[in-house]
Amino acid sequence: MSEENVTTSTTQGRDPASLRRHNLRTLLGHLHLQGATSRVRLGEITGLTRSAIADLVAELTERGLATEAGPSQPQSGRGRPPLIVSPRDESAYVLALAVDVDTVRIGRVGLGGTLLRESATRHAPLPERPEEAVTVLSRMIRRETETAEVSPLAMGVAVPGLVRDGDGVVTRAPNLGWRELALAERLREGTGFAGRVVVGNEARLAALAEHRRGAGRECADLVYVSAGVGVGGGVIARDRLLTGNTGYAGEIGHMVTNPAGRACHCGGRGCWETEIGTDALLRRAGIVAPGDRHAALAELVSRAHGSEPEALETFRGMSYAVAVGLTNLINIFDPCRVILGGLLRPTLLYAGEELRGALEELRGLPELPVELCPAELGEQGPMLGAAEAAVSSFLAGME
Amino acid sequence: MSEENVTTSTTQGRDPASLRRHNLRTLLGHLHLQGATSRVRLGEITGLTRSAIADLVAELTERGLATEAGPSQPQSGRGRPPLIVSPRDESAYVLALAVDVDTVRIGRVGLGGTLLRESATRHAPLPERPEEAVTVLSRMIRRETETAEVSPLAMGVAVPGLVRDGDGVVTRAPNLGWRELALAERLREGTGFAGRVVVGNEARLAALAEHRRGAGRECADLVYVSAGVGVGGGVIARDRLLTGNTGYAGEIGHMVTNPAGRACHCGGRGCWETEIGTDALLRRAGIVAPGDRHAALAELVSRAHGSEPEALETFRGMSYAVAVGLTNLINIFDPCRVILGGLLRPTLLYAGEELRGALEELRGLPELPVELCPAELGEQGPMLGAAEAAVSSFLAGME
DNA sequence: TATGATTTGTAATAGGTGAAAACAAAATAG
DNA sequence: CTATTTTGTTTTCACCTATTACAAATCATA
Repeated sequence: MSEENVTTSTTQGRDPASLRRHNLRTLLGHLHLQGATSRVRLGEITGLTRSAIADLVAELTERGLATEAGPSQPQSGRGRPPLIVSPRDESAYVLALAVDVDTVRIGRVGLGGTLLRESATRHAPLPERPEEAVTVLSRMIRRETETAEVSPLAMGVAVPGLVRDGDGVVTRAPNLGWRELALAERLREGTGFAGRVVVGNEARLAALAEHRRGAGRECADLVYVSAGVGVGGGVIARDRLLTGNTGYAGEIGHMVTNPAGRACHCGGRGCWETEIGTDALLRRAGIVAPGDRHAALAELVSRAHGSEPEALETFRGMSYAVAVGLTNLINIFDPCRVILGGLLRPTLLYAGEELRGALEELRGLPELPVELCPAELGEQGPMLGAAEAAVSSFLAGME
Repeated sequence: MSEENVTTSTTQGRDPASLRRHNLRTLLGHLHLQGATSRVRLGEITGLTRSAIADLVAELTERGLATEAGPSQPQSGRGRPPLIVSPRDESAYVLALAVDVDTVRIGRVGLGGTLLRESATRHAPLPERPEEAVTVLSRMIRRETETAEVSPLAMGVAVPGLVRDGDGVVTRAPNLGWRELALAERLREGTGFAGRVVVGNEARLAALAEHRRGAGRECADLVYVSAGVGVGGGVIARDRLLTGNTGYAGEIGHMVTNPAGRACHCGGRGCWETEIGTDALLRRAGIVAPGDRHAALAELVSRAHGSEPEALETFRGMSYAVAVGLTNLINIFDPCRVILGGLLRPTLLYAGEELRGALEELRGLPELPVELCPAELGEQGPMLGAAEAAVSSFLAGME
């Protein structure tokens, strides 16, 4: 169908000036995603001539967003060695946060996606009152930016909860006890940061990160699913994160896969989350009321890693329930890849055969080969995704 | 999150020439979707100046794609009356086909979306052999184009089956007996038509049509679901039709909503289709082996329309199963509207209360108000969608 | 009826953007 | 050392839209 946008976004390009902005964005976006590239190669990719590239790259270097390295090291062809354009790291970076109940990750990620440093990870729970939590976060951010010479291009924050798209309001984050918290705005106030602040759901952002830097590279349509206590996910369609009307798209944990199943805390019954979440897994393992879910889980995984039959059987037992939900997602989205994170990573690794078998049994459209891949970024996913979202936001607003 | 595309599509605009093409497309796209618009208004929308608009509109009129009407009829303000730019109908149109087992709709749809004429509707089944069917279709198209003075801008075809995106190959259409049929290519050969030929799944195209011309106007994110013998659908995200990796996205009929349910012809079990399709409804009505499903269904609907308790009860009985699937779709996509077509239209009309009640019970996120709407375009949906896809394709390829 | 205000269309000029072409530079191959 | 290849630079040019000034067409008001 190849159904292109009819009302092509008005802001894209209409006058010569915005044309140039567009080309600058394209160039910098490419550098960010693909890394160092020769000028000529940039020309081939964008369709611009060498002279145009030279001019645009000059502006990028002048602004401190890119550098041109002399002929790098080896040499393949025989002509004049090219100038290599690279995104700048140290001086052009974004600040990324991943907030969770007992951990806050904060890091600087440079253009190009390199994690410059992941500094403070707290292991004390955040204050319960949202205002205090915001104060703590703001302080962490200020401490991080003080040590840097230049301020970040933008900021990204990953949150375990529902985030409204556009204004960065956290509608609800049960684990943190937040409701209707205008996080982006509060952080801007608390830190005095003038650039863009982007807030997003952690699973959606992890999906974005896997797409750009992890198991989903070179794959325009993918589904990312991560199971933990809850089940979250994100969908990339045509290289873009699906947000839905209000930014809540991707709440796949509450997809009903078994109407005869258990009651879910959301009020529903038989949500996927109740079938494949941490509790479901521990139940299968015979652990009904664990003292420390996290530890019990870690032990289960390590036992499976040691090939203990019982542990393996636990994961195998869950594969069918996982496959039911995946079948739905595959039928709905037709992705070229499904990336499994959290609990589903060990499930894929230790019960991959059963999982694939169940999928084949359930799926009605075997013509579509879908790859199942384990997530690559692990616990860093949400933070790296926040960084990616921040970079995108910066690019979109680039003058 | 507002995560914009990082590598902005290269083809968008890089040099002055493509900039102009882009502006022409924007203008014509607006005219197509919004209808007649004054020059000044066009300027406000696109951000272009009056002189630029004048120049661009002149090119559009010269090419026969738009007309400028003198001051229309009334007059509101007090300044000089504006020139109104309108998309041309008669001379700028696309050809749209909707192929089905026993009916082929063919029509001309002008720019602006007006159905100029819906000429031939056959009621004899298409030949079983694909090649013969293609021949029949080609003949119908030629007959339609012969009578016209100018040839269409593009062609669109809706098909009840899986269509691969990009090349217009029908991967499989069980009802028609087609497999791996390069329909777009065959029709181009069979008719000698030089423009673009777009082929798409009927439900996806109906979704597109509802989005642009029906119950989904002004709604950037919507889900369209249509139940018949099978259950099809389409999703619009950010004003664009979701296609997935190969164009199969939207196969929501085979979403498993009841793992303990009936076997589906697709090989799975408990697919939504087996729960809410025609057969399921007739089963509920106590009609197990109908002689004519179509007639039995029509009667059921008309009895419900006449408020016969039994018929109403039949639709009410189905509402829960419908709600289960809708809940999933809503959680996954966060649409602002869900449009119900086919069987689901009467279900909404005659059992709306039960349906909404079940949704409220099942959904875990009552914060999100989602509208349920009946489809507006009815049986014409697929054909009108094919026309819209054809127009989009033409615009995308406009020189 | 005449005049000014308001809105819209038109024409001429200007500024900015990337393309094209010619040339210079830096490497390799022989 | 020369020819070839590849890349960077410079200049010229074509194109697109903005800007500006002005003309046309209507309404409001005196």
